[in-house]
Amino acid sequence: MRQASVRAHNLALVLRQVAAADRPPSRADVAASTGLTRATVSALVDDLVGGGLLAEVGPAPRSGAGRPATGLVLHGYGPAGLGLEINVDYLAGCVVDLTGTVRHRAVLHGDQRPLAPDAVLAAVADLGARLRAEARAAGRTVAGAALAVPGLVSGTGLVHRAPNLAWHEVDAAGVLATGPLGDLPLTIDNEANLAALAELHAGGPDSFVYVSGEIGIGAGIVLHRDLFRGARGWSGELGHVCVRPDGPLCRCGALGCLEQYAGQEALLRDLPPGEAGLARLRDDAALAEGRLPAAGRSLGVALAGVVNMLDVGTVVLGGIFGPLTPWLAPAVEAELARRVLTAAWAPMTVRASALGPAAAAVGAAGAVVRDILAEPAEWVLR
Amino acid sequence: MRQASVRAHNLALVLRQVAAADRPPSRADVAASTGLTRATVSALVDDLVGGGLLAEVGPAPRSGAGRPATGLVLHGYGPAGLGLEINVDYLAGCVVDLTGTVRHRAVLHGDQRPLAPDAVLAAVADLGARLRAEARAAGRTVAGAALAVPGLVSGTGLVHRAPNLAWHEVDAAGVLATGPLGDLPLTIDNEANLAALAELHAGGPDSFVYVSGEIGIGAGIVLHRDLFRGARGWSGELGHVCVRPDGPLCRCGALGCLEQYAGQEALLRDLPPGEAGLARLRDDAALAEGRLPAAGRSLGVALAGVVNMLDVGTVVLGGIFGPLTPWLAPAVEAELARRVLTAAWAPMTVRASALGPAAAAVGAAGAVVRDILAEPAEWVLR
DNA sequence: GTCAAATAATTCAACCGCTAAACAAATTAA
DNA sequence: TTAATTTGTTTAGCGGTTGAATTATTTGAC
Repeated sequence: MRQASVRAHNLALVLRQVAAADRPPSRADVAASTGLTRATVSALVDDLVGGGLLAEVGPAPRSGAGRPATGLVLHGYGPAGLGLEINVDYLAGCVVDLTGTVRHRAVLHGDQRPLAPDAVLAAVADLGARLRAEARAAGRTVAGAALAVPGLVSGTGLVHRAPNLAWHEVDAAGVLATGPLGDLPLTIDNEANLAALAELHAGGPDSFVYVSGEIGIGAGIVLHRDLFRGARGWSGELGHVCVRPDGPLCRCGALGCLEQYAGQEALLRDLPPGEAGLARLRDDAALAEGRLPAAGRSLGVALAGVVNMLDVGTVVLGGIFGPLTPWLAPAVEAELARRVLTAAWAPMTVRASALGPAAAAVGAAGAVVRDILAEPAEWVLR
Repeated sequence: MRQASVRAHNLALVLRQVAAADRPPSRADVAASTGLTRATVSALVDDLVGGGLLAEVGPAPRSGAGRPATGLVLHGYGPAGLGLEINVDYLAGCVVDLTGTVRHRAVLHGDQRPLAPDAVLAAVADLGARLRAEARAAGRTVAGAALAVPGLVSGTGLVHRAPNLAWHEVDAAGVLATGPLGDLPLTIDNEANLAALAELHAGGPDSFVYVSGEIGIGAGIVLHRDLFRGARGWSGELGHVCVRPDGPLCRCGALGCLEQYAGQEALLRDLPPGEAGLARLRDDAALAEGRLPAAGRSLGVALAGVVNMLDVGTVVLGGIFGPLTPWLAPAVEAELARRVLTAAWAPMTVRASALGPAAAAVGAAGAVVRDILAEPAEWVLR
């Protein structure tokens, strides 16, 4: 470790303090809260302002004597993040600035399953390029992009499997590198992981499991404000946790997977598929009361196992589960209360996601800017 | 972050390099492998030798020209760690030096369930004090202690529950602070967690789930050579993961917990309890073949859920499961292969623990010395 | 209206830790 | 015996933080 890493660390520390403050802090405030001296903080802030990550704002009216402070805020026109999402029945994208505010967004509805992977990737790249142009026109520079995919992704941007898109070993990063976004640094991640990050940044608790109900069921796990990826990066396959060892055969080849009890197809059996069926379920109380509690119990059984192993105190229901939470949550909570060993003294919370549709796109864009905020040295000392 | 943390970081870095090397490295070797200069390494090594963490050994015979190097090794007579274990039918303890070698050990067999918690704690403290005296007589100073308990422990040393000991909110740290070990820094942890650490230090893979079969079933999760504790520190309750939602009633109040299918009581139904019954199971092939595969399948169902969520590639069977692995592993492997979504391209390994009995005591002692090695600055710059 | 007190931010000498290069020490090979 | 080689130490210099002094700007009291 060199001294330069001290600088890098402290740049990130100062930036974090400014981002976390509820009102624009002064250099002196930051010095007090970090333990660094005001001299050091001043030098660090100079670098961050020079690098376009922080901006100074007029002094907040303050009581008492003394020279008024100059407030520090994240720069609204600094580098921005582009988030993209490919899902079964829509494409989505958005641009987020350093403060986490969504500045531009777009959604393209339409079933992606009939299209070849390359065509879908070209369409989402086109969507991203349009949003990037919008951002540039508004004075913001997109510094990187992240893509959410409903499947298993390796760190190199290879989509091993996206079962519900019928994708198999698709080199998404390679395809996008040749398109209009080819010049941007790009990461590709699982849709549930990025939606969980969106939930975190939208004010979620420090640790939770985000359950993403789309065609399949995925989970994004956040522990201590950090995305948990497991040993090899393929964590969170909640939909294929076993609920009954001798249950119905799942598409994955196993018996009694959760997806067979609480997946979209199971919930909408004998109903029209997609949004139409979900609307029926939301609006017809008797119908919802008839089938959702059973799905909730299965969800609860699977989640209880997860919580017994991971010890996470909050479950967030997202995707199609979000609007159905009133019917699902009581059953989930009941199973958790009965089956989680620590439930007696560490109670569990089940709630609906705070996010609307295309949560993963927002999470993806947020992940880009969070990466810049976490390692400002690379951006500032370029 | 201050400059002193650079020093602390580099002290640990040098120490890690020496510990990881397969033969005593020279200062120049360490400089080459860390990227630090020889001058810096020399200064750091001087501190570490002065602090009693490193020792110089005679030069290894080497071919080629040049001044012979002085080899560096972890100091065999530096600070040592005391590990203690309370289990249902024995107490155990050991002293481990910085190199990880077990120098002294002791086991006291006997059912602890009839005794009050204070009596058990007094007995284990007594055992620890004897081992500490032995270590001192041999020229080693015990620098800290760790205690393994088969239950849920909070960071402050409070044992919330140890169901198989019938303990409930026992302030183990408080009791031990008044005994003969009261002057030692003490940590208390779950038995499966510490056994998993022992497995890791004994050469286990970087990421694995250690399944601890004792009276109950616990799990210690190691990810990237680090113990995974979950959100609040109570991870790994594998025994209460649900295998069948409508299965038999468990002691915990839930239905169909794994412990009902693969716990010691289930395995030894109609057999003598304890070691006698286990010996029967090991020696009577027909008996083992008759009931262990079914237990293995249940274990496999529960572990498949864990692996789908955590994405861990190796399962290590420990405790009573260790010697029974030949009968259990095939069933576990079959369920994992069928139920783990990534099994097709990321194959799973199931193996027996490399450790004998009282693994948790060894892991506890190892954890103490690993803590010293991980933060040598606190020890050296005292 | 002036001055003292208070708070914010900058400047500067000192210190700490690492680097690079020169140097000293100890061995092998010619 | 000497040159080559490698190890380890010494020394000057540099980056980064600290702490104290200094400058800047406001409020409040007389």
